[in-house]
Amino acid sequence: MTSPLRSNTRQQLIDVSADLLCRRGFSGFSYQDLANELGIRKASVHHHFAQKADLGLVLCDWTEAWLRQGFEHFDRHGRNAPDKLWRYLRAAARHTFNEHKQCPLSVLQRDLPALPEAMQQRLAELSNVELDWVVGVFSAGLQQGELISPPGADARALARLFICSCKGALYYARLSGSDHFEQSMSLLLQPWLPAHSVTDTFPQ
Amino acid sequence: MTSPLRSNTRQQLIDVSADLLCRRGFSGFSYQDLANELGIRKASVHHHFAQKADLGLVLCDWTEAWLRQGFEHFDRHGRNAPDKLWRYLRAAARHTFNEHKQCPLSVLQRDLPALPEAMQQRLAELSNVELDWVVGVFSAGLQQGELISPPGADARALARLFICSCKGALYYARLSGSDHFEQSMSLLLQPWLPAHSVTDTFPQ
DNA sequence: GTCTATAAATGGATAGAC
DNA sequence: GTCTATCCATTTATAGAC
Repeated sequence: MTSPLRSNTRQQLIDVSADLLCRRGFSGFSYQDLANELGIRKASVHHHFAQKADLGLVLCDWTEAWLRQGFEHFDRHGRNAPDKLWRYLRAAARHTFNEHKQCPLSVLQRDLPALPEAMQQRLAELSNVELDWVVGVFSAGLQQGELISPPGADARALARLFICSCKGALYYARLSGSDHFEQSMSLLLQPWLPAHSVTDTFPQ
Repeated sequence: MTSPLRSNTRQQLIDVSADLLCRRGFSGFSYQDLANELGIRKASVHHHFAQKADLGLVLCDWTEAWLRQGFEHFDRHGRNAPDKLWRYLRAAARHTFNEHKQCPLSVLQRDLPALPEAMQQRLAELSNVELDWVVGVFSAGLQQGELISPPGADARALARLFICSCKGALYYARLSGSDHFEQSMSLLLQPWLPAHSVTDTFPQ
């Protein structure tokens, strides 16, 4: 019968495919890869996820949980807005340079045009989960005076630049190295930090 | 006999595949696509480029020429450093939003891990062509006082942040729209521009 | 240079037995 | 839930005729 955990194999398939998603992208792994990893046959993978798009939607859910868990962690431990942003950046750097993975959301965003329609729609929601969190951090930070805004810019515009620069720097770092990532992000944030708190290093 | 132009078909293959590269990436088109486009057969494509990696290397050459041509144009028409950077950004925006293409270099950098070894090495050289030009613009601009540097930053660091933020913003714009690209880039450059020249719009 | 024909591999997917 | 067997489509690539 169907176990209350919806079977161990199903969960293992999600875990393995989430890992491969972060390493190779959604079209970068096949049912054959999953089958090999678990020591079963392709047909058995189809039993759990009839179409690859079905698996893809579950991976979107997995990604949303992964994101929310990270943001909760940064909120709980970050002392102020800049600290929360540094934690976000350090987590991204660790994930990329130590574990040789990419953020699953960035991977899905990168593969966007090649994804099944249903996943593309889901991805728009996921992107907003990330954007909303960063906007919230900037809003609070500006209000508290922990961040300063250039003339004419609002929290949402700052958040968007922060996010896309971070993603761009991470993928450019595959060419130019991890210390350049830290340097770029410090340089990006510097104009928005109060003068007394500016450091030219990547806070650990 | 082999014509002095190395045959018209060969050149057409390069043109078509360069276009497809910018739209779909290197693994996003097949020899079948090229054959269909030219009204010939797959085997005839193989006659001109035995392996796809052979075509890939020629596309790297094409990309280098495309880059250098753009940079020469910006150098010839740009009045000063900020103007050259704006021209670079406007060209990228036009290419992306009007022609629905991506910069071939960015595409290759994005596909990096999936590329044949020989292309990966060539790509490192190509990336430096771009970086060196942007570094040159920043160096000259800082020296002329057309750009101002935050404490502790040099031309190379500024150039790297500029490049990767631009690439990140372009790919994020598929989700958030083209006006956000302009806003993000204005916001990025603002702290480096002398106070009198700051505009909060994307100069046309 | 171009063609037909074919190979060899891979990826997604289904039918039906156990 | 897992298996074998099979199908269909695609992609890269080669042999050899014209």
